[in-house]
Amino acid sequence: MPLSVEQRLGHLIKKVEHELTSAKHSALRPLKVNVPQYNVLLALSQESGLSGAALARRCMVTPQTMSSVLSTLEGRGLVARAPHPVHSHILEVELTASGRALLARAEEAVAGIEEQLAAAFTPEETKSLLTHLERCLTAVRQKGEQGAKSQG
Amino acid sequence: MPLSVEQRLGHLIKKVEHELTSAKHSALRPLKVNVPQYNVLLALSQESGLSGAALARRCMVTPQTMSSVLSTLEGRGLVARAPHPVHSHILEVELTASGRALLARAEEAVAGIEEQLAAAFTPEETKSLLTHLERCLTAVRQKGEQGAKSQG
DNA sequence: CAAGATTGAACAATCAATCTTC
DNA sequence: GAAGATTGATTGTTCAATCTTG
Repeated sequence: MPLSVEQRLGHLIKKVEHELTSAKHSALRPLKVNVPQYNVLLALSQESGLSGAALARRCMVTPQTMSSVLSTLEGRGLVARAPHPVHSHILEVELTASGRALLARAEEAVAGIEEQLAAAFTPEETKSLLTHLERCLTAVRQKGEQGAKSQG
Repeated sequence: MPLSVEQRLGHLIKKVEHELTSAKHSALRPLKVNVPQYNVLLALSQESGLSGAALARRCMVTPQTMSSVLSTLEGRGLVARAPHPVHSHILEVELTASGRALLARAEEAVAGIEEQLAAAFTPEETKSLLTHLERCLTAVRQKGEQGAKSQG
């Protein structure tokens, strides 16, 4: 039995994601950070002061998982948490100096992977790939909403 | 700080994979099978008699995880394991009648997601997307081999 | 009551290590 | 020794539930 188009598409997407994450995992190992931790540091460098819930959504993990990841990072002094000035039950997370320093080393370790991937495509091809992946997202989300309806 | 092309690409791939898996997870929940279990049943329907190690590689999990998944499936009577006729320490896994029946129901549950995804692209676009994803794989793998060298 | 944070129990996945077969 | 299967310990993730704030 041959694979259907979607099976092949879904399997390929999963495979790429898996290999990409594995490669990053190996590159980050010497720095004693795992991929979720790196993702958090990277997200905070792009937008500081995010809440745990916001980080969870951005990094595609549950709020509980993010809480655990943040505790680890805070314990290592890589991030700091402070109450939001208005909504005091929201904890804003920021990189510390050590966090920024470690992130710099981590980005250096991961840079090779990113470059290799970017170099595999012309700008036009990159644009095409991004557009198509966005469309995958839209398609799956529409389906997800349909499924959510019938559950209540 | 804006996202680099690769960050955007990697993040998007992860997001698609995540939403696709989530959608399947929801669709399969009523049947009491999770996505890894479904993947195993599907792989066995495409090629029967695979070993646990082969299934692990195909489903992108560790052999230990696959061993655990297979124990669960065997306990539910969905697969059966028998020693390879020549290499007796290799256990060949096959679908049982119940396994085939459950897989049929599972594929029905997941069909909508696959159709929605396939319908989002023309045949030419699908071909382009598949080609580009294959190239991602090649690029990341080449990088992975470089990294493996320096470790020994 | 909605949104965020966090705890503890249950589950899943991995690493390390062992055992077997060829 | 290489490849496969499996166990036990550890870690990571999730679910369920609770608490807090606006």
